Amino acid sequence: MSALQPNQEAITAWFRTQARDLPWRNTSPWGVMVSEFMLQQTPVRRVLPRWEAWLERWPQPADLAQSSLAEAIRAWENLGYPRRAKRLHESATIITQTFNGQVPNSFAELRTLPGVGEYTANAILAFAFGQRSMVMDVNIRRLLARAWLGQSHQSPAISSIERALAIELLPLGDQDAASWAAASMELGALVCTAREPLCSKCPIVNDCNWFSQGQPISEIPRKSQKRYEGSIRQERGRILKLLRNAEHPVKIFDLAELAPDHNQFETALTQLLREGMVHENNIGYSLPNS
DNA sequence: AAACCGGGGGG
DNA sequence: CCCCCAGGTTT
Repeated sequence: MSALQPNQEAITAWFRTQARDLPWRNTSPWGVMVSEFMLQQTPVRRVLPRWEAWLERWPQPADLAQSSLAEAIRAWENLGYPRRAKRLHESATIITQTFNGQVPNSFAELRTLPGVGEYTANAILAFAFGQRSMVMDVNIRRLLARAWLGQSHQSPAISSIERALAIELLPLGDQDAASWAAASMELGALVCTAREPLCSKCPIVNDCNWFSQGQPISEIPRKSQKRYEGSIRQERGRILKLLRNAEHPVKIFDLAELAPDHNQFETALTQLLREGMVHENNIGYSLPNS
């Protein structure tokens, strides 16, 4: 049995008529960068209003760099993973101080920014600068695994086979490659969804190796899902106790003493900000080693 | 490469 | 309760 070869042109043609009108598809490099930070592990629908507000308030990296971290965390609202707000704020500062206020347009420079990994760097290159780059998000992985490889699930890490396939499918021209990234991602997000894919609406249903084999279900790799609510409650208690017992208004939280675990501290602090139990004038805090 | 991190919403 | 979301960082 020879494997089917899904038609990439059918996907880009589908994209031209069915793509969502997302605001970060026609914006500045900074707008793209903000969207990519917000979209890390967060659905498009929930990002949209916060992205609009963020770009209106901080149209350029230097604008965000001039605001406090506390304001950035507050504007993040309930997007989740508040560490991303901190990383975005730090990145804006680095861009302002080191890159003349402009989002860098090379992979190596982008990777120096906190919160920019392989995916985000390539996504910024493709979507902000129209460069040919291998963009592999969860949607594209799923589409390639199903349609090209006939597999229902992927291993936790990107395999060499997936990587080679993604590179092989990348069109040669810069703009064509960037368009392919957007189109394949959109098809994965709207049609080739994780649960209940809409195969009847798929432009490559007849070329899909997974569909043609009857959508076989392979073993699902389970990711550990540990919970740390208890630790977060503990951090909340420490923060509130410090505020309550302070003889003077607390201006600096020294994380080195207050919070051995930065992530849980940030989570707890974000909760308290949202609940109005901590006010931004009181939360300038310093970080050790960063 | 594998382990760790651990927000929020939908089904 | 389990699963998913346009991942990143650390070891």
